[in-house]
Amino acid sequence: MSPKKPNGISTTPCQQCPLRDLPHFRDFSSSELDFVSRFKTGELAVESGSVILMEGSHSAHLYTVLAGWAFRYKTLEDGRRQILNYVMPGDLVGLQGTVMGEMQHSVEALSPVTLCVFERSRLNNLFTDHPTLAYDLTWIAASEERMLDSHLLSIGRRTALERAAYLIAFLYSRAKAVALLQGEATIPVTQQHVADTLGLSIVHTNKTLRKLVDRGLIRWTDKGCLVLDDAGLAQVAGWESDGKRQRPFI
Amino acid sequence: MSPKKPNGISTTPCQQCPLRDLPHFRDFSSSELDFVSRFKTGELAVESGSVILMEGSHSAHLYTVLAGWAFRYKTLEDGRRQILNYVMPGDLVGLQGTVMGEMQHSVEALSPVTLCVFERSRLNNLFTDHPTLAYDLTWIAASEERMLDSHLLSIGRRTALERAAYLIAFLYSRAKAVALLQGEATIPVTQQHVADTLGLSIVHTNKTLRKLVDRGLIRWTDKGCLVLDDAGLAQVAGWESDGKRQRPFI
DNA sequence: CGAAAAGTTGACTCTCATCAAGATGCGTGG
DNA sequence: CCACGCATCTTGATGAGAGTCAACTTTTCG
Repeated sequence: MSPKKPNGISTTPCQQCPLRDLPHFRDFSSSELDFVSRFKTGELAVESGSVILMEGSHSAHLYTVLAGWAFRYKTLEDGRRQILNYVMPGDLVGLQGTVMGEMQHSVEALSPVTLCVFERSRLNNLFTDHPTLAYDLTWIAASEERMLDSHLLSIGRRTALERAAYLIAFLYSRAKAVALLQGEATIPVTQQHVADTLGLSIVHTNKTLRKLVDRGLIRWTDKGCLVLDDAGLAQVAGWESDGKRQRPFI
Repeated sequence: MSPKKPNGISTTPCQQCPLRDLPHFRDFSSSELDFVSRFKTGELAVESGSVILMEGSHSAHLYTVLAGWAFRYKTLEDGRRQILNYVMPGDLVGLQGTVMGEMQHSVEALSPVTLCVFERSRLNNLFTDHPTLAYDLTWIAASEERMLDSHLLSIGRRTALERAAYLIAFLYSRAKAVALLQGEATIPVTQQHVADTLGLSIVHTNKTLRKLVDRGLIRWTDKGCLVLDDAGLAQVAGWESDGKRQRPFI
């Protein structure tokens, strides 16, 4: 059972964080764990579809995703939307607002999401007292940059079919690493999300996804996308797997 | 005069780094300056067109650009190339290889480039002994991420004309901040570079740039692109300036 | 002087956006 | 329980935007 805080919100103690059991994440020293558990001031639970962070907002907290799916996006004045990346358990959210003052993108939940809330003011302590965690922060930022590089390559230079296959293979691979796709679980996106990620119209996205369905690589259900043949997707996408190194998280 | 090291390469002492005079960069404490100047082990001068870092390489050094233009890019097996971002004085190069083991992109010089070379093994000292510099590293990584977010929005959702205007306005704005565009200096890119940045073919890029030329916003010379009307470009691009906060650099 | 690199332009083709119409499933309120 | 609206997915028709091919000019450089 999760203990209750005075405010009535149940929280998971970092010592019992379920993510730590995953081989995907590196182990913490007890002093690191101790610091993080004091760094964490609470949990935030949001439902599917709610906006976690808003472009232009200042008072951004710093979060780590404990459970659920979300995505980062930007919009132009006339409403055109571009999804930048997807957020999964272990990912940091709001770092930009914390270190650069203002969020330049929004974050929205794709499923019910639980977030660990960190005290922004204590971020300095992290840098002064825990250089290994500070290094992890840099690692995480570099990793996010690597993903964005891949997406840029995809949108800029891949065909629509390659792009779609790449995106789904990417989401599948990441989700599996954090045990988000147990059993018959689907990737919880609509075709509108896919379109806004790939830079295509919904209509064309629909026709492109249909080709992947017809080839038996995926199935589209009312709850999202089910991957049937990840190797086949990877082949269409021209995907190069990037090994299974352990990653840090905070 | 620059002093000569035993190996005969002339180097700029960090204490006299010309970049520090620019209002764009934050001031260092003397202890920070002291550390950085010991962190720096030399300088590397490369000529226009040479590859500074190669995708897949391991033994990446860590560099800061002291002078010149470069760009980061990725390629697919069949040769399709996507330029991810441009690198200017003050920018860090090779962080990815340093913290994540292997470069996932290449870097190529657009002009003669001078780089400060840092000792990778001493990066740990930076984190343990200079938390303010570690914070700067995170800041720089977050800033790079912010630029990539903008480029994704651009490539994914802007029209060809908007994209081209946005790119040039972006380069112009960044270059001015580091005093790279004194006098009649041009942005040293070919239309091939622009095409590979925008995700368009050269032919279509040529026709798109021509429209910007016809509107009197830019001029194309044999040395690159000359900006005539940055406000006009910004308007076509739907550009929102992001203020003039000072940035750190190492 | 010849070759290579960069820019230019027109013709043709194909990808993709837009418009339009319908189908399906779901939640809410009567 | 049904009717209605809403969100999502689907499909076809049409046209605009972007890629490809090809020929030519200009400049650079050995």
